[in-house]
Amino acid sequence: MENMNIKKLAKELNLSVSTVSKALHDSYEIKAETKEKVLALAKQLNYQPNPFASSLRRNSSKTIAVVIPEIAHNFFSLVINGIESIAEELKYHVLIYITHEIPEKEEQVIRHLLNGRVDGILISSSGTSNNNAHYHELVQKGIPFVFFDRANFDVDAPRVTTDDYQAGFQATEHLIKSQCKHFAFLSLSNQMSAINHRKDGFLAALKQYQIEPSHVHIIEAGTDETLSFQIIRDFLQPLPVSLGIFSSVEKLAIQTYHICKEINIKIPKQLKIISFSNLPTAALLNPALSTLTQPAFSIGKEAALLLFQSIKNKGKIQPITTLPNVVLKSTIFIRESTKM
Amino acid sequence: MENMNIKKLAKELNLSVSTVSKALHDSYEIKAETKEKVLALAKQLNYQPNPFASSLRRNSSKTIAVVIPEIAHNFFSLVINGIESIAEELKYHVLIYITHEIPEKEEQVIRHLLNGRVDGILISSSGTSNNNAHYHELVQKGIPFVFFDRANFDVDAPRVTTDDYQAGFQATEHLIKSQCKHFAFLSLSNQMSAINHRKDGFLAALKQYQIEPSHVHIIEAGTDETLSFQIIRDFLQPLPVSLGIFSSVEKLAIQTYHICKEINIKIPKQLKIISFSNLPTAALLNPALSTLTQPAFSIGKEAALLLFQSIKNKGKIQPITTLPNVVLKSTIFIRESTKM
DNA sequence: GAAGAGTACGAAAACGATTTCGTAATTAAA
DNA sequence: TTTAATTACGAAATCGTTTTCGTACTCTTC
Repeated sequence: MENMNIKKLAKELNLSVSTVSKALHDSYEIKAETKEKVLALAKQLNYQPNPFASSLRRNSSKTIAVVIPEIAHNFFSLVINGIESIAEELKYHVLIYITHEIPEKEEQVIRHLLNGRVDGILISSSGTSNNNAHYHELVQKGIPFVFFDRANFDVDAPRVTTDDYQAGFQATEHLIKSQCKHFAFLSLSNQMSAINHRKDGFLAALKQYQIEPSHVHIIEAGTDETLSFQIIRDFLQPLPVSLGIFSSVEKLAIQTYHICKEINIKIPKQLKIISFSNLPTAALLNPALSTLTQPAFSIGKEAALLLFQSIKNKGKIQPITTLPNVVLKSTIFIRESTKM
Repeated sequence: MENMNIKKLAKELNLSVSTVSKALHDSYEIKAETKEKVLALAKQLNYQPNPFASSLRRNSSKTIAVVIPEIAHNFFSLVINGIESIAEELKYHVLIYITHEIPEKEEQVIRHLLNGRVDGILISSSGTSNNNAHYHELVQKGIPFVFFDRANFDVDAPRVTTDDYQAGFQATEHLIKSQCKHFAFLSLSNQMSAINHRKDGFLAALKQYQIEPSHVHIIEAGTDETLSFQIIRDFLQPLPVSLGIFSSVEKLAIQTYHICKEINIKIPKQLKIISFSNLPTAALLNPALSTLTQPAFSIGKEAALLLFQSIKNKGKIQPITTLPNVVLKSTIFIRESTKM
């Protein structure tokens, strides 16, 4: 009596396997009385259908994958929370894959998922813009997927992003109005959509306020921790006068704080900084960090909702409609780190 | 030609399905030449075995589950990173389930996983000590699982924890030597193993230094955010003189910081605080937070290693040995928040 | 040159569900 | 009363693998 299965259950009930299966799925073919008996014994014997047999036959896994660059990051953890809240409700399972910002790793994961292990995928891209073959293979295979935050705009897939351009513009305008004279944009790489939109907003604001181009600095710090520390440190020595930093990601802002502490640069006196961030401690930092905060939980929720929608519509003829493209608003929090 | 499968592959090769399967698994029964042909065509046609058919037949899923109370938490994200590093290496997949600190939710997840969806489970318990029936069902079903951080000590399963008692003792001793007169322990609940061990260390230190019992406060703040804010706020008004707080989890320390800011309590002058925490910004807070930091990544790694070991040994006769019980050391960082 | 061992493959069962199809028995319609 | 429809179930195919077993064929060995 190791494991319960539908065959033993049927035997116990003196019914055929097919009848039991139909009863468990509440089929109209089975009369109420029989259904009750089946349900009762199934519960009593603690019967749970084998998920693999079921997936094999039905060709659906009740599982989605989340592919993210990293997880030890407030933004992504919050997004996962949002995703999970929806998946849990729909009784879907959530597989996590971490690419560590390595495009090849992402390709490998995506290619693996072509085997049908999941019904859909949520992706925050680590890919470079010149490589999207793996996304197209997903399209070809008909596996639904949705981009969130970092999208690939050359691929026809739903997207959930934030108003990165506007937020970038707003943050930069704030720095300008705080009397900064030099402006730096801290970036991970120039291959990530969200970050590039932030940069575009940054540059647009500087242009509008006619900031001299020689006062504008784009720092690509990269994803390697040690290296990015060095790059930022080098940039800050010697320190440009009245420097205003707009950090496109939380991690680089934190590094900047560490460096300022180390080489004794006073924030906000000598250097002002504002950053995209979901840090719950932003207001408690020394000094409190001005942030642009994305609605991370909602991003996860919206992306999951879009994904489940396209899973449900799979195979059906789609009305020719524009691709879902949800854009959520970030919130700006002005704190001490950009005080005049 | 929708989907490639082994049958089509076999037909294409003029071989039987079984031969192809054996060739793909590098069986000794198949000669090298045939293997090469098979491998070549499989690669060319981009054949990937259906994971469900495979799991069904082999009765193994190449998947593990991670069951955690919450994810938007530095500690747990880092643990997941550690787990993933091992799983990825062994080509296992990782399912995430979040219980939101609700014991019933945990039971439900665990009971679901009895259906064989995963080969093993890593658990940081949200359960109360008086309810461990679901763990015993796992044992009965023979599904390997490992506890990390928060274990249930009434259940025979491997554990990976930290030296909570010692760390608690050490932290408290530090508060005592920093001239605190009143002492408070911030706890989520009295049902969580790790937290209770920390409390035991706390109490032991106070006893050893003969602190008057009336100067000792145990604050059970609970897991509800709004409620715990209120409980801590109430405790701090009026403020006990020379209060030293030992927070068993990061979240409560952050809340304490927020409250102190709000009602204008000066840290460390009026109140000293040390907390278990994996905050990357601990040193940047105002004031910098003294912490006990757990090796979260290693905890994840070790737990995963233990799990894969017991998955591998499953079914084999075990030598009668003591249960694996890895205890890792936390590191104490003394910073401004406990300065004299 | 007969027996035994080894090599290389194929047929078919098995994993545990779901689903299609067929069919007795009952009920309703003509 | 005959025919048609409905109800309630069962047999068997199916999903795509893996694995057991059987068997030709070649190669040794005495």
